[in-house]
Amino acid sequence: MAIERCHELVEGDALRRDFGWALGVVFRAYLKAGNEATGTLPGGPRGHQVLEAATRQPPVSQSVIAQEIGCDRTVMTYLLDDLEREGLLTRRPDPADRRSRQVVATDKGVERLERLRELIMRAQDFVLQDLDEADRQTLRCLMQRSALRLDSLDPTAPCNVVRDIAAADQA
Amino acid sequence: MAIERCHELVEGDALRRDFGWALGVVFRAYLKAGNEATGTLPGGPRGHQVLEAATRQPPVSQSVIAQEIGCDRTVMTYLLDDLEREGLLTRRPDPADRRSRQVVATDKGVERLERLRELIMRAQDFVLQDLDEADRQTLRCLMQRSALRLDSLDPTAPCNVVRDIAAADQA
DNA sequence: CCAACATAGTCTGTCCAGCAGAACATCTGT
DNA sequence: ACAGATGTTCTGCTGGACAGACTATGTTGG
Repeated sequence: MAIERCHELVEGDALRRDFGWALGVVFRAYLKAGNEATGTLPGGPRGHQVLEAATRQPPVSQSVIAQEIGCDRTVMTYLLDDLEREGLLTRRPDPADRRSRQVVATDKGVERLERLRELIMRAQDFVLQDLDEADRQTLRCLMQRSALRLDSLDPTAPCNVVRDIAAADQA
Repeated sequence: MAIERCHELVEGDALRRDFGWALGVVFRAYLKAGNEATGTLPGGPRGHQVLEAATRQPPVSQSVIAQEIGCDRTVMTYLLDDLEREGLLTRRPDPADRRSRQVVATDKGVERLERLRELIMRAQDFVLQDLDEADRQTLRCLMQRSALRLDSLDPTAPCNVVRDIAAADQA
């Protein structure tokens, strides 16, 4: 029960103190555990996220889902093909804009999703296995806040991380 | 100054409450900002991590670096080719095991690394822009703890996330 | 109304990276 | 000495990101 939060990085060398390194390790572990957890689901953890998006009301279009889960629209085409072939969701024309297709989970998809959530939860617990429940909650919340903020930014705009420093980066 | 920690996810739909979703959004934002920040560095943020690993004492082998930063050993081959061609590091045979090559940063590589750290820091601040400094520290620390734990696991072993539930996953 | 432009989805091709497998050099244990 | 394990490199294969083209449809300005 580590009630007090830890606020500094102590262990390890320069690499292990890098936030980007930690992010990569945790992300890859999530992909690995998520792929185990989702089993035969087309797209693995990504397929799960599509299925979550397909339960939204009102229904959302393919391009909205692609943007939300951060994948390319050309990949979304065949990912939805696979999920539709399994009968987990359907594409139907948006009555208000016939260019667009609404992605809607079928009953079978919703049922599968309920079982998937349990399995995905286990994958996430695997990733956060070194934290107690309070720390997991804190981490989940801080990550969600960061993600919500980033999600609201224009995905086509540059991050402008370099700015004035860029000029000094000649070598 | 959000002194009190937040412990529950409140905003958004099912997708936005998913930890895997948040992880993906933050990771992709880090890659995007990191690629901007590292500019012409071969491998982008990944090249930076290799360079960090190349400053370790005692020197480490290619396969150790590949395992630490989570990339394939075959990719490491040409990634090191690129970094070596830029004169940022060298490969030299390990005197204790001539199969193995020690990866060592050159003076030029160390100098480049010092400028890179500043830029990478900015990329990380971009990713965590919605958090104040205390929350960033907390998040960095919790991620590092999770990553250190995952890093110590056998990378070839399955996560065993499914176990008994697997049998019930027929559909 | 119509022409110009924008947008949603699909398809093609390219590039990068993960993965499997093989080849080769070298090390280790018997 | 010999068999097996390990480190590096190379060759295919595959999945996904990205750019570009194309079609169908929607939107806007003349």
